[in-house]
Amino acid sequence: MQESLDNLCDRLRNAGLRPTRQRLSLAELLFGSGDRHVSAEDLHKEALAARVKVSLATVYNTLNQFREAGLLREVAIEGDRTYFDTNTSNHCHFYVEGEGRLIDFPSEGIAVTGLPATPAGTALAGIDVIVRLRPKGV
Amino acid sequence: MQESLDNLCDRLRNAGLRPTRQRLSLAELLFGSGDRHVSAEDLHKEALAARVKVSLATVYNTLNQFREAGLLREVAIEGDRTYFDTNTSNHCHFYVEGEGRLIDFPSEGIAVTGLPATPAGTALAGIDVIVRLRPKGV
DNA sequence: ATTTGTGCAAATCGTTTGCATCTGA
DNA sequence: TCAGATGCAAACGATTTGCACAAAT
Repeated sequence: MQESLDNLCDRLRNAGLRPTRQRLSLAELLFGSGDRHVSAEDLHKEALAARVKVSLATVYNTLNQFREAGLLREVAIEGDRTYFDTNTSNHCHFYVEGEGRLIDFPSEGIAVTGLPATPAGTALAGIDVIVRLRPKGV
Repeated sequence: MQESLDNLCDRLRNAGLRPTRQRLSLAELLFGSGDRHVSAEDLHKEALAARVKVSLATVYNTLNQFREAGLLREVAIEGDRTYFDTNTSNHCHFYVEGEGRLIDFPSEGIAVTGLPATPAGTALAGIDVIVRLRPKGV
């Protein structure tokens, strides 16, 4: 699902964000190669490795702006770091306890049944399924 | 599901934790009245309100010890605070985006189907379902 | 008596913010 | 030109930790 720079430009513009050098570079890293989930620090390291000059603060700001714009979603995982996911639709993660490791898995075929109605005054925004795993033999 | 002090004492002992005044009081608050989920600060305030003398640091330490002992579970929710749940079995939460509000709901009747096999070297520890909600009309 | 827990304050760490400088439209 | 972005460093808030004191076995 490779995206052209022009495409990314439009996506940013549609989100009301100026397509600056930094934002485009980060968007390219994020959306250039399939679904991914990253922490701010991950992305910052990646950007530096790709010779993109960005400060960590800008990475944080950009991730938050992308999230507000609906381009990213925060992953519901406990732990000290915040992870962002480029897949904004409902989906699922394996979470390896003790290691803090997070593994995507495709949500096709997953169904959750028997859910109660949403409380008054709220609308369904999405459903996350976290499959917690324990390393074997520990 | 009221528990006696003796019961709590035994639970702590079985977990390898000395039943100290503070731990017993916190355990009483946590397990004394059905399933609940609290943050460290919540519990600290509650303890103070109940005239239990504990420091916030001890509340943190105690919650972590309880978690390690399997008496509590950390709730998989994004956000700045960590929540602990006295219900250590699989279950579900409503999470109201924007408000950070967390609502338990009973997991009876909930089923998740179509899950892939667990990755090699890991065993299933549990499944969390987070139903994300958006305040209506926002 | 010895080992383990507690309180306090200082240290940590991820994340956010204020402000001066730069850049895209 | 000029609103909006960026970088840096300082600020922040939740959580952890080091150490002297207190309590449990």
